[in-house]
Amino acid sequence: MSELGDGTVGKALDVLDRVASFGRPVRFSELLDDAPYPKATLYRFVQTLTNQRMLAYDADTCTYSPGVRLVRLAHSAWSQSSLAPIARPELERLAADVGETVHLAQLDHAQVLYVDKINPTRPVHMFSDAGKVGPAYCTGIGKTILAYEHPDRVEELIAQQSFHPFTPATLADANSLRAELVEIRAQGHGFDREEHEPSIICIAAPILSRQGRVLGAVSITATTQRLSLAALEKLAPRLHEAADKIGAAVGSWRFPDIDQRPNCNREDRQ
Amino acid sequence: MSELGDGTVGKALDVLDRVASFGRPVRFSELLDDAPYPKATLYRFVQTLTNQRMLAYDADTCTYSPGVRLVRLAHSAWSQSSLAPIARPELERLAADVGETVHLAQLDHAQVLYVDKINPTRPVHMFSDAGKVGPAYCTGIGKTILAYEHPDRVEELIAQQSFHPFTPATLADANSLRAELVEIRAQGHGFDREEHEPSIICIAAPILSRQGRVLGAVSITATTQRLSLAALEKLAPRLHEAADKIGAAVGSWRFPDIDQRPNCNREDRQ
DNA sequence: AACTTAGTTTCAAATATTGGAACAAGTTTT
DNA sequence: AAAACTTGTTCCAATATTTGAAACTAAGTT
Repeated sequence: MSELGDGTVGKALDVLDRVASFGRPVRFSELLDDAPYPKATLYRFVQTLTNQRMLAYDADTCTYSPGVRLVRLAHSAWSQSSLAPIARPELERLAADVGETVHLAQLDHAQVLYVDKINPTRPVHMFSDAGKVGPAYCTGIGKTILAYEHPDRVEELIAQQSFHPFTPATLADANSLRAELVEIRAQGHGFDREEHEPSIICIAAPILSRQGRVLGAVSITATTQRLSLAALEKLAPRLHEAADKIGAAVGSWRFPDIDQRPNCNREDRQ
Repeated sequence: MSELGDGTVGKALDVLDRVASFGRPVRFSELLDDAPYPKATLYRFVQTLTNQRMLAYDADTCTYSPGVRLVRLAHSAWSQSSLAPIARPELERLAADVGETVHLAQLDHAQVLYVDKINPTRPVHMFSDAGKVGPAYCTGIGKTILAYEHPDRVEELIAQQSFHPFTPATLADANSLRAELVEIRAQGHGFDREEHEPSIICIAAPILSRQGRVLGAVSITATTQRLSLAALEKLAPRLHEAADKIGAAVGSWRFPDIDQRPNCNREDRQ
């Protein structure tokens, strides 16, 4: 899951990921079954993480779950992010204009990470929506981001897709995906044709930085009962306007009072 | 900030906290100024955390900020929490009934951590609201939680308060706070009398588990322009009803399919 | 051209991590 | 009622990792 080889810290964070990905409070022994660590080692990690409030221990059920400290840290992460907070006003305008649900997502570790969602009718469910991850190969946002990723990275990312067939429309293999990415580049936006969930469709446009790097994507989601793909496509100009504005805003925006003295030698960092 | 003495992992998480608490992207050298680590050591931590996507590095500005992986982990933490997701439906009913903003918070490290917020009029701003922290000694929620904390812990927690005078009404010292806690216990709920921000007032009630442990608190917030403290007090019965229902729901609710075989020897864990 | 500042790498010494094995405490089986 | 499990916790010597002073690189400044 997480890049190992970062010493103790990397391993501890791997354990944290494992607990989180259980999706429910987990017992020590369950963790021990899948984790590649000896008992005593895993035990110490879990203790340390619990001490640090990165995990919470429930004495009644003898289970661990991700701790509240993460919620606090995520607040910082979200509000300091160079995409989500800047995009928000534009997303609100877009959602109000088109009257449909709007998502903002970026790529995280070959998966789509939803960082914001505006639903013009229902109130938003905070953490239950933002922070969600989804597959890249069968969502409009995911495919669109892939289409604009640097060619060198795309193959790496494709190799990490599972191609699980969620619906009959799900792309089945790397080649179908590659073909679709070409098409998305040609028309400038991607669709989800009920590839992840039946009756859920969407149109997504990339958010590009000034240098042409893809930062994420915005999408308009609808159900087949409400709208057709053709109807979604009619919203494309408005969607692109929003995506482009966000790209421009991100490019021109810098946190105030930062020493603007680029001095970093070695910019060949990942 | 974070309990040290948890070896390398503890130190790395301390560095993460430091980056997060800057509230803006931060340069390596700024970090070096306040952190108690030698250059090379700090450098390696920052590298490791960046590799692990717990930090994000912006090559243009040479700055670090908390990484997206945290947003993902926080989503797990929130939805697996034993309080926030269970409380949500009741909070929605409460907010609809009273027509004012409702908060849910718990204690984290002697501070108040807001884990949910419902605003019946305006749409909620996801991560910009949840995950926020505030002082315990000058918020309605904070004081109310303190009032119901275990006596042994209260003094510890009081010792960690800063007593910064945000407004003329802010409690000035530990003794005023102790007196107020007695009063809160007597009447069953606490108030914020513009102690944190001018013209912001609130009433808060504790959420108690079956065993009588305080899990967090719910509050109804208003401005002095809209409501008086007396008007807020009239909402107390409805507020208590909500808090009690949440307490009961938390107590009776268990994640499905967990081995219900309490076996943990040594329950003297923290 | 010398000086300063910011960031990066090196390497031997110091220290923390590792994990097999033993232990404790409760649960089920014989 | 003893034996055998299961789950969780502790010990400790071998080992691998972290540590941090100092040297180095590269860019900006005087």
